[in-house]
Amino acid sequence: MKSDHSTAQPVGRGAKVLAAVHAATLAELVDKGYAAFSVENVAQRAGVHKTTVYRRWKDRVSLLTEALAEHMAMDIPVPDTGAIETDLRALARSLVQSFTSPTGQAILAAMFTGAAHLPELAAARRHVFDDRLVRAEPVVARAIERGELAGDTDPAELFKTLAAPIYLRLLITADPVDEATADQAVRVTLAAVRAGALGAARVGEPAYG
Amino acid sequence: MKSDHSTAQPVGRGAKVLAAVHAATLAELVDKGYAAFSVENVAQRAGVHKTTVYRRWKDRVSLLTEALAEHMAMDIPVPDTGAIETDLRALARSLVQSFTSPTGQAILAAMFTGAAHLPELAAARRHVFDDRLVRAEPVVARAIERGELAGDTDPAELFKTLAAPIYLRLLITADPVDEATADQAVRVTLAAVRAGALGAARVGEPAYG
Amino acid sequence: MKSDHSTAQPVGRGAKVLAAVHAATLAELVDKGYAAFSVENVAQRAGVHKTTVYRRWKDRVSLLTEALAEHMAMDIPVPDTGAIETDLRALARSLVQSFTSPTGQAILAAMFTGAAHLPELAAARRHVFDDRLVRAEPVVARAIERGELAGDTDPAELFKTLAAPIYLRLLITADPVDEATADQAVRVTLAAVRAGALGAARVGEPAYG
Amino acid sequence: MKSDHSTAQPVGRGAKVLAAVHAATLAELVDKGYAAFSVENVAQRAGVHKTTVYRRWKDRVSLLTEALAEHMAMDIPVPDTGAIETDLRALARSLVQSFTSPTGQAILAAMFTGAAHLPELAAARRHVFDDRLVRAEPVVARAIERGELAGDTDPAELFKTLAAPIYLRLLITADPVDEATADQAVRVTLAAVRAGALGAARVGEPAYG
DNA sequence: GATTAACCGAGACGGTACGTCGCGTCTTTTG
DNA sequence: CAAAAGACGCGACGTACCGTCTCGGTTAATC
Repeated sequence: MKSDHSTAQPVGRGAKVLAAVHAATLAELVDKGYAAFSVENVAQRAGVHKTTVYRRWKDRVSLLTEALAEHMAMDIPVPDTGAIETDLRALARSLVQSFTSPTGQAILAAMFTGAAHLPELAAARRHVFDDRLVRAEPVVARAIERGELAGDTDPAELFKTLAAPIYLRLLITADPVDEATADQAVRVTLAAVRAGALGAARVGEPAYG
Repeated sequence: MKSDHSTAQPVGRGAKVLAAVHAATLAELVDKGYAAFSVENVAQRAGVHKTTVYRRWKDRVSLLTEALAEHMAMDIPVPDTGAIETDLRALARSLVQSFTSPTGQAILAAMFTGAAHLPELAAARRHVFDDRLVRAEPVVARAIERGELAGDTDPAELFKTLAAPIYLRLLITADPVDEATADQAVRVTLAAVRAGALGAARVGEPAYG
Repeated sequence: MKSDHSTAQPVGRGAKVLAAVHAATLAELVDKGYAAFSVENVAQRAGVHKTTVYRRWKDRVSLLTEALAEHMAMDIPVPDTGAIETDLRALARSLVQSFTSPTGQAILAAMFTGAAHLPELAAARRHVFDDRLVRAEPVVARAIERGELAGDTDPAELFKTLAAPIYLRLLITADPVDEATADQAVRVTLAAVRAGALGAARVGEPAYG
Repeated sequence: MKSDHSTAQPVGRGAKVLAAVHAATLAELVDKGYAAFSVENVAQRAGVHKTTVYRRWKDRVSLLTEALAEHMAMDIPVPDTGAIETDLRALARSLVQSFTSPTGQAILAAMFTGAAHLPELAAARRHVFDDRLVRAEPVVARAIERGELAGDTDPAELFKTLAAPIYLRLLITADPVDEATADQAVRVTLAAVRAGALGAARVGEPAYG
């Protein structure tokens, strides 16, 4: 058998190039913003020639999405504090944190800027969100086991309720987003789940207060 | 026939041009999407020359934001059904409706696409949201008068809680957004407000379940 | 009626641009040679932007051929000295002259370099030659009238016989090409025509000494 | 097994590579023309990697010229029919033939295309011509011996006179080139030589018809 | 009712970035 | 040690759209 180096790491200095370009992509995004994002700038910052970038990424879009996706695929710890409230607080604050750093801001902006219509970026957005959602599921499961939440609580619905106000502020109202925002989201979510508004059965039914 | 342009402030045939270009801008956005949005295309669709567009709008951004803002400034009725739940339902459903039409979709996309960093567009986004928020205030006021809600209920917070899950689905999860989504948002919001989570005093404090 | 300025001269500074680019094209050709011929260099030398060149010429080939053709379309005087020999000598020497200047050399090189397969250039080559051929016809006609040449002398054949050895030296043997070359060509041509080898009737027949 | 490469100068399997690449070079030239001539294409056609080609030829130009030169160095028979006219006819027809085959056409084109300024190619061109010229000399010598031509006939001048009209048609007028063309060239050449226009002494003097 | 000023149509232009192609170099792996 | 494999720097290509700039020609309000 020949070898599988063609699929694994791009043989030679390829790996180095790849990393440099990814880093440069994010750096450019943070420094100059999406508007001034050009392949040539990225290439230059990465100490690499333009055509080399185009050899690996067919598009500026590909370059962008790949770098963003790769950056977002960082480890988010699944909290396990023993109580649903503190667990949710940890989740919400972690979400807040990931978008309040300058880098986070830039990423967020790029994620939506020049992007709504780009299927790849939309997919990346969804993927990142789903990733977080999956990590939230065990938190809900444990809370149910502990008897803190009703057995029919829908974890996805719960997490969306938790995340929604944070994204709203980030993307639309441009209110400051900090720990207080996270805590308020927790308060609302807990109220809703305790009122049975996040039970799997109820979701989709008309609301009878 | 040249007829009655007697009411138009913009001197000559200006008004006609302005309207045609605005319409063409939105139409292009809906038909081709933001990606293929170019001044020349808009001009051509409006039956007007490119330079004429540049004479009135300094930028493609200006063109875009102005058209979007103008389009969003439509009348949203303030519901008054006599009960907070049905009022909120009306508000939520109206919000859903305004983004589910093809035009609404395009507008929404354009609002975020190529835009996160553009101050003008960001302002437009905020403005549109604030507009809806303002319309929601009397609804809350009436509910307080009726004794349905606590006197310290924060109308802004309430409306954000109502709107957040809808925007989340529109912008991030790409879940289908329909009346059920609106109703679920109402359920959560009511649960939160009844639990006192939307009281002006509490917001910003730590959450004690 | 509107006006026909759209087809005539390129309205504004167009004419100036055109001339500048033509000149720059030839200058680049002469200075740097065909190998280093690039649209960008031409544009820069013409004090014009690259895209402006591409607006008027679809191709570097078009640019090249047009400039060459335009340059070759210069006036070549039709000699009328009263005797066929001196007329032919004038023709031959004029041919020699047009390719011995540095510019002429560059033109000639460009005409063949990167060109054999380009239909436009091939056509240009033929055209230039035909142009000279046409100018030679009256010379032959007058010689026939004077009784110097036989009535059936084929002017085209005669001119080709005259020009052939010059081109051979220019393009293949790279022998020096000067007035002596021209004179020798005349000598051969006269010998041939006097021997009846350039009679329209004979051409195409087998040669019987 | 490395086997018997004892006769080959190019160390290992080099000879095989060399032949394959030469063949591929010409084939590419004939099939696709000079325009589409790229080192990679040639390499691929030769079943060899690009770098292998660059190991042996420093340049695409080297590759080209070498292949062309090698191909042109084929044996052209020296005619000896016993009469100058038929000998010249043989020479001329052989010249015509070598450029009327598809391969000949491609070679000719490549010889001039992208080449006029390349010293190597120019040298190759001259060499090929000189080669033919040398072969023509004995023909003239024998004719002088037989008393058919004057003793001072310049063989080089004679051959150039013979070849010139053929090249003219091939390279410039694009007239069809066939046996009639060859025969006409013979007729002119004979007329010239018999009129003493190709005598070594006269060449360079003014022509006194 | 002619004049005049504002506006529009037409289109070339300088400029930035795009994505592509081919050249010739280099490094790493394989036989 | 040569060949296979393929990434890379490099330079030019030709394209698209941006926003600017005359230049005429119309249109409308004004004297």
